Amino acid sequence: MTLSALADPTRRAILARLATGEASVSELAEPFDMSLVAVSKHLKVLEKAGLISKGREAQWRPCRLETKPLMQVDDWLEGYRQFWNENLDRLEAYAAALQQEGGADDRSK
Amino acid sequence: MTLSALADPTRRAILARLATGEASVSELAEPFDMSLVAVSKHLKVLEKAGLISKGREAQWRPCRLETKPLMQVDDWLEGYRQFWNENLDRLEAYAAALQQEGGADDRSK
DNA sequence: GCGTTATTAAACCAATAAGTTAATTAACTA
DNA sequence: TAGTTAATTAACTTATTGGTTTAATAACGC
Repeated sequence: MTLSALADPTRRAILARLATGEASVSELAEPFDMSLVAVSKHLKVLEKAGLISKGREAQWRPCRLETKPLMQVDDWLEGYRQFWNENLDRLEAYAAALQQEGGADDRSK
Repeated sequence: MTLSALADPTRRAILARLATGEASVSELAEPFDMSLVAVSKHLKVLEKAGLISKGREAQWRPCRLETKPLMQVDDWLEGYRQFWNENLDRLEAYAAALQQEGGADDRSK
């Protein structure tokens, strides 16, 4: 569910904003060219995904970033990091091999 | 676009499979309880997102994992890694403080 | 209590997503 | 050439998403 919550650019922008500190719903909505209601819905999606939590302070609902789901995404990526490091290694090896050849064996069309 | 491609569990399973090596469309479809056509569509989504590439070998289209978009997700997460490390630091500091207090100043209800 | 401010709920709409079946394309095999 | 296998395209259905507007809830300031 985390990934689908993160799939929307508005929601990612909201998270980026919240990384700089708490903010109320209307504060969060301000930069966007859409209704407050729409933003409120985005916040609900983020909340259900556990990516934010809402407090209550009088009539405001200060939102703050929750990092657990992001850490889980990070964990999920771990399995692939190994994979792309392998690829980088291959690239490096290839570059090194080219270097050594000195372009002597260029069989480009 | 990467994140929305990653939002679907079938597609993530496909990527996981491809992390173990190339596979044809039908091979990729085999474990799923859905039509080959459906899987083919998932593959197209993954391809458009640059998460896989397809070769051609006779009547097969061997698919392989492409890591660039995943690395970009990793980069995107970087901004938040700092954030959750801060939080962990705070937690540690808090735990240390509790330790030092020895529970002497417990003002829980 | 009354109006204002902050937020959510309800009802609705258009676009997209995820699946289906049937038809098409393309390359192998005999 | 005919038949088989691998994959894609087309047309369609249903559910979900992202937005809207209007109404409701709740806490504040007077």
